[in-house]
Amino acid sequence: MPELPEAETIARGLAGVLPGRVIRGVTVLREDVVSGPPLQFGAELRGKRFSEVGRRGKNVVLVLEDATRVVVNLGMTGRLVPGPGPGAPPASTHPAVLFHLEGGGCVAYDDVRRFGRLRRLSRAEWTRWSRRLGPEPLSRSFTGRRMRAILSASRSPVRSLLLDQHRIAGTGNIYAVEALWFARIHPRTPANEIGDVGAARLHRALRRVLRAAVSAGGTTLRNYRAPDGTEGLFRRRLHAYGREGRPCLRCRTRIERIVFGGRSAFLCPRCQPC
DNA sequence: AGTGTATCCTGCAGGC
DNA sequence: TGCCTGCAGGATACAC
Repeated sequence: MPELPEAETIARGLAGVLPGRVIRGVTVLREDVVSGPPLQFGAELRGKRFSEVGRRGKNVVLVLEDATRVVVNLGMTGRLVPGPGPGAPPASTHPAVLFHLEGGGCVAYDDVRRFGRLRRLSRAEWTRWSRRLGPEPLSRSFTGRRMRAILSASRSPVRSLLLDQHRIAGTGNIYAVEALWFARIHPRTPANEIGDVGAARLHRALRRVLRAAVSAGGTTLRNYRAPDGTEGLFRRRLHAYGREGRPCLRCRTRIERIVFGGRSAFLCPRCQPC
């Protein structure tokens, strides 16, 4: 998906638009992107007012005044695009759900591949749902010690561990690959063999990469756009992801692509030995 | 516990 | 131009 930096950018964009607005009605154009009966989804939201917009891991969280939430998992191609008219905003190419707002305008959930999911959660459901996710890597409480503890508890390849939202929330393939390049750790390294020094490097690298990507407004490879339509600029700053065959920016060795866990990883065989 | 595979979808790029 | 294959930011279920 959209990973943490993209979800953060979307949440920030909507935070300037949605709070205070009331949902006049909901149109579910693609039933497979909402969890539960589509009519019920709309009925439960009608007449409610947005209070804030946040993020948890890779999910955009629309908070309503009664403390219920719409949790938006963007899948691979999900977007949230605000627009003026009563129909889908012009920026929306594959509208799946429309939130019509009182006083005019709407917000569209748009998703080409429809891997995304929207779910409405009560306060209690939200608490339970959020507890199942791992810690926020950019939070103050995510310390080097915490990272070390998470790594030492698993012998799965570190790239797989970084993608597991139940252990650390928000990291996807791009930023996992980038962080491992900065930390000079091979993506296949068993997590519990990384050691204290490596764990400290990875902790710093992950936070550094995620922070920089948030500042750049995320990474646009194809579909991703901020709510205002702008592209994320972090693509230009990628050091390993998608750079197969091109020179390592540290040592000029050719970047390699390997596949495991069903997904590509990119690494410098010299900087990131097995 | 971990890993590999398939599945949900559409679009795009590259090879022929 | 068209057809085919492979690939894609994610998550889950299943068998082994």
